[in-house]
Amino acid sequence: MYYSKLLIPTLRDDPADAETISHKLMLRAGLIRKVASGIYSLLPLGLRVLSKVENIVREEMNKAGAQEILLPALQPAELWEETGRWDKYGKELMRLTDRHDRNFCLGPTHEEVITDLVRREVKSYKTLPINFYQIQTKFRDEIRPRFGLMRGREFLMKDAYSFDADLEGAKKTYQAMYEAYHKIFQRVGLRFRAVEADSGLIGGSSSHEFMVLAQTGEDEIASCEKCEYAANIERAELTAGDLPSSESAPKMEAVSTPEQKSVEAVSRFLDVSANQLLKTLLFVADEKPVAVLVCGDHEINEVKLKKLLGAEALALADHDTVKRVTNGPSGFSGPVGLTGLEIIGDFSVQSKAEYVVEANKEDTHYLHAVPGRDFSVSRYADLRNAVHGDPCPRCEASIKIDRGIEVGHVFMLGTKYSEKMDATFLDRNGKSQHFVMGCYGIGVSRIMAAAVEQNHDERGIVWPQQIAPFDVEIIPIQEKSEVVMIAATTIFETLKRKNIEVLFEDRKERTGVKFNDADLLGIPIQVIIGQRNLEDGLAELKERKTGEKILVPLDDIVKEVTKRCC
RNA sequence: CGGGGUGUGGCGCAGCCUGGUAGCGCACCUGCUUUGGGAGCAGGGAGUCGGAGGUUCAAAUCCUCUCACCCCGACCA
Repeated sequence: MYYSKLLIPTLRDDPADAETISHKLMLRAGLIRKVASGIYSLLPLGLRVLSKVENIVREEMNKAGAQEILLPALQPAELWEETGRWDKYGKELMRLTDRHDRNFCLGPTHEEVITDLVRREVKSYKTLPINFYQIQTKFRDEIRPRFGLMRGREFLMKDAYSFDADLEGAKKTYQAMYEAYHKIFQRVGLRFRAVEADSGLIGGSSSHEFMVLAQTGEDEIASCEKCEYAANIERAELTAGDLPSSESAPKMEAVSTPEQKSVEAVSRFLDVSANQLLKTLLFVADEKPVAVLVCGDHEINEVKLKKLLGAEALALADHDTVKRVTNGPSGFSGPVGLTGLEIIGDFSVQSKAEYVVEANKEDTHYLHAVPGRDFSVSRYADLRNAVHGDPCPRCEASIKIDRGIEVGHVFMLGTKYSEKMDATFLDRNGKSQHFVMGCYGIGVSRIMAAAVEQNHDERGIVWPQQIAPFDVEIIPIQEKSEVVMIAATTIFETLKRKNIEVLFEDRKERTGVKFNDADLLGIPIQVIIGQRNLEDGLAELKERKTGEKILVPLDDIVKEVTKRCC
């Protein structure tokens, strides 16, 4: 392809409305342009990358025995009502009505549609297992779209749905998908990690997330420093700590802590560690208030809490509720004297004898508050996020925390959807059974962003070879020199004939501009043809990733490039 | 939705506090020179300052409302 014929609008400055590296670089390299918040157009170069990712995904899914289909993005409300998700999915579902006032949504995921298809068309165990996938645009009205393609409201996703006759079969399918995902992310060229995960809104019993390791990731991953254990921080199990020695603490006493609002401020003011403070958070779970206690240096994990309570809805209590329940202003809640609601403590709270707690009064704390003596705790449970140094749930070592970008997620759904939608087949005894399902997602467009996030330097993008928009960029330097252009064109044509994807930088720009744009675009190999080297029969080959430049005899340049591309 | 912030030629920004009719760099067009890491000179095109309303002789600038976008939190591929 000729550079001058492609729309590659590179930007010299960082765009004002981009913060993340991948977002900035994708805009600057002319891969994408914003249309509205979380909605982007893909320009020629961006689409080339996306297609490459798509094809890798497609090839591996096919190899794993899944069949490609295409389901509609526009879906009738009735199907969603069958599973109850028309109500449950909430505002994230893009809803619309047709001219007859019938309700529709733009699909954020396709369990309903595929289950409907399968229950109509698959009747016998003989057709099982069966696994369908599609690569399609999804719509989610995200609360806060951000970071360019990382979290859009419209994005490209590969979603697969498997149907098995029994749990055993479903587990095998799950395993096959798990392995296919490893291959996919390896081929795409990302450093990633599969971690245990919570299954969220989609539901189901077990699930793994595939995380691309990157500083800007929105997720936190807890992984063991010694063994193979790795889990989303939301999921990482923590066990009960040691019980404290039952030495008698001094009597509880109130102290004045004027203007000390944050945990840090109070711990500084009273000169106690944050760990010594007890945070009391009030939640409302399905209309019922609950108090939760965690140490000052820990964070509550709402997913765990929700699960423990078996609650459908869980939110922090609003100011009025706090006042009603604690008889004190919000922001000053403590466990002492709390009645009429359950008080649950995190396991770690158990391991210390006494705490500094809020007193349900402005500017006041209690010292030496002892659980069980000065306030009651109905039960202890695992309620917080793991932190660096927590014990690994599998071995003796401790946990470290990394950030990651979720690019894939596999779920064992079981019969959750097939039961609700009454999707059944006849087993070999002629008995009706519910399909055992699994579902498997990959954020195709997100992979693109994650790849940039993980592969860049101060000069621009450094594409992994497998998903680069082109394999090679040819940069002739004196475009007015006939010998230069002949040599460059010859190499260009020869490489094309070898099915290598080449971008020919034929713009009438200064050398510096060409070099800078080439580094920004991040095509893995640059072949630089200049008069000076040409006189010695040489061309220059630059590897974008390392910056290494070598001089190669003209006759060998095609061979050298081919070697590096394959 | 709560908190913080920004909207001025295509892009990045200044001007706003202390109202007086829009400026800088880059990009763009023409010509000449230049050409191994974002060129120089000369000439030129392009904005009514997110939108609406108000105050005023006069509004990018002050006031009110509104919209869009970005960042932090809850959601997720």
